[in-house]
Amino acid sequence: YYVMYFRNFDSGMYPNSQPVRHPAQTLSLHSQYLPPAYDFPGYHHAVSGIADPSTTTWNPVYTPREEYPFSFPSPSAGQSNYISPEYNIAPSAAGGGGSLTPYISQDPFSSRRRPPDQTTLPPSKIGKTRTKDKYRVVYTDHQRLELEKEFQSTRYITMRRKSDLSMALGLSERQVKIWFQNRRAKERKINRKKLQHSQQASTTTPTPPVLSALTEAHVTSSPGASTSMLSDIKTEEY
DNA sequence: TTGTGTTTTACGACCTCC
DNA sequence: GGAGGTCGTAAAACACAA
Repeated sequence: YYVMYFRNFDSGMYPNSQPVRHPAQTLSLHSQYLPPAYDFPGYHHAVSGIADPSTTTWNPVYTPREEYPFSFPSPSAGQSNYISPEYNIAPSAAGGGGSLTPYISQDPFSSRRRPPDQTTLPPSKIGKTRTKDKYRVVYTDHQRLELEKEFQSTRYITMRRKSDLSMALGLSERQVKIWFQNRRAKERKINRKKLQHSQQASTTTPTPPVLSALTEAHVTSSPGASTSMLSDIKTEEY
């Protein structure tokens, strides 16, 4: 676990305590949604902080980027967005989530996630611990559905659409961008598996099903796609 | 209930392009 | 130099068998 902690501490990841899925995230688009502040890549820059040995919390000073203009009303009047685990009762997205049921973070440092021992940290890591935050949030079914729809229309989202989508779904543009990156990676992984399967099948059957598997890789190229991306697409396509 | 495998967010490193 | 791409990976969330 510490490996990941180190990585994130370096950049001051998750300076604030955040719920896994904020209640508002489960609301429909028609409701007033205030995106959570968890996705605050201000930690990419201007991050500094001091560890409080008594609480092992991380008190960062950070500056949000423009890309993350959202704020989220803290339940404790600007102290922390963390809410105790007993409220973490909503169903997960994969488990039939998307309801209006409040879903609030469990204590990230309970049992599984503990702050590293400051005394065992390398000098560069001392003083950098994560506080009561979440490693990641779970998107609502609606958010996933809309992202998936967009992905089916184009593999590479335009800046305009990214902006629109982030506004509509209450996600940051960075989250939308990363979601598309991960989604493409997932598709490549699936296609690789298909290819492997078909290649295995071709060694046992006279007909070469490789092409059929590859043609299933429907790829929409993007104007912004780099050469490497195009080559990647090519290998998927043929 | 618990152990285990898979999927989903999110990131860092590195690369290309403009 | 910045934006955005892939790749590899961590860890939370989830699914499901035992």
